[in-house]
Amino acid sequence: MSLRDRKRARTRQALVEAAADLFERQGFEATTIAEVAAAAEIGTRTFFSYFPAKEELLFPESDLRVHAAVRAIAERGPGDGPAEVLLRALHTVGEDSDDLSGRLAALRLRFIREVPSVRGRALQIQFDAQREIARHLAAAFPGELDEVGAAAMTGAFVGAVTAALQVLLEDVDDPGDPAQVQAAVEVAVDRALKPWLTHR
Amino acid sequence: MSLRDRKRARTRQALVEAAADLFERQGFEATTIAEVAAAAEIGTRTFFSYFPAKEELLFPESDLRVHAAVRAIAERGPGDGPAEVLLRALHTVGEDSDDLSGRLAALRLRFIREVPSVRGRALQIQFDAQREIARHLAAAFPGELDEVGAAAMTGAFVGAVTAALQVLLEDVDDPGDPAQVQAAVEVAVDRALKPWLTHR
DNA sequence: ACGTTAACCGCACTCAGTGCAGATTTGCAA
DNA sequence: TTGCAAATCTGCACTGAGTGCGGTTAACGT
Repeated sequence: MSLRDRKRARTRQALVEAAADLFERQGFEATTIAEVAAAAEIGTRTFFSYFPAKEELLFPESDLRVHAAVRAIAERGPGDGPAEVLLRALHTVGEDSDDLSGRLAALRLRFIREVPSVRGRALQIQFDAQREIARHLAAAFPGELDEVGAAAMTGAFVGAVTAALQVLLEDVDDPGDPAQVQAAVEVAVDRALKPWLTHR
Repeated sequence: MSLRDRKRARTRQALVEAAADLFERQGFEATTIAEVAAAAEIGTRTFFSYFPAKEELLFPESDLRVHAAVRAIAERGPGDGPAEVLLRALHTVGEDSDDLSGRLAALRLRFIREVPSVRGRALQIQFDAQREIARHLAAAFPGELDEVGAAAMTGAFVGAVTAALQVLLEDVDDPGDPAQVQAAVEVAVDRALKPWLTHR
């Protein structure tokens, strides 16, 4: 890894951290890109060579989780069916916990509820991730699943969990509390996937 | 309905039609709000008292379809279970065919694929609609389904169909052809919901 | 006919995001 | 070490979305 790359990664990280600070303090819309750039000590114009839009500051490394899911599919056991593999793959998605990613996750959740453009971006990322996972799932079960079947199955799983989670999060009093959120996720997965687990 | 309201409705319609023309000719991003407003003979500033954002021009009356689905739930037969009701409700969603709504639907599909902000908005609208439908479904089966269960079920249906449809539409050569799109929708519904129909 | 209310619309403004061009830094090879 | 090419940084000028304000016009109820 060259000096250039390391420096670039450091600046990128600085941008995310600076943004997290400012977003926590002022909210998303009230924070301008110029402020974030200034806090990370780069020019406003340069910001756009790191992130294409303000929303992306809330979703750095969103592909990491997709990769984890893809890896989980690749490492399936010989006796696993599509549903089991998919279930384990989606389980890996909800797992990371730096300090920063914890803060970011809380902010993300907050702004997904408050700011339409953030919600839109989040849904798009989820949708794309879903598609990618379905592609690999289809590839992993060539005889059993085609592209359409894999997509439908993945969409059903993700759609069920997401919708259940949305309802559960409406009743959480403090969305900043990781424990409550974590609990809601588990309940959502459990409730959403019960039909598959009991009936097959 | 007062004169005021009629005039307002006419202006709104004129905006949608003007936008459809311009979007068809120039694309979404290359068309400015000022152009749309001028074509509908209102001031640029006034546009924003009809639509809060440019994307909304592609989704006028998005609540009509939700209402249709809600009505379908309300008009369920005595022997229907949640899955049947939901299935019929979702079926009503894909049904309308003015001249204008046909043109608009084609444009919508095109820009959902081309323009990120439009895709984001579309997903948001779908998500909200889904939530609303789930609410009514839960209310229709008080003993059988709670809010979370209804949301999960609706999310699974909609997620499965949407994901399948996405894959099918990737292979359509002319997305402007209503017949091909219609066919893809039917295949998507069929393939996505097969698990429910066969196993229960 | 008249006062009230809502719609219209121009003006000035903020901010996101882009294109361009010049300066600076880094990587690599002679 | 030196020199050159490529990538990066950054200011400047610009477009376009969207908002707040204030004055004007048009429709409504009485």
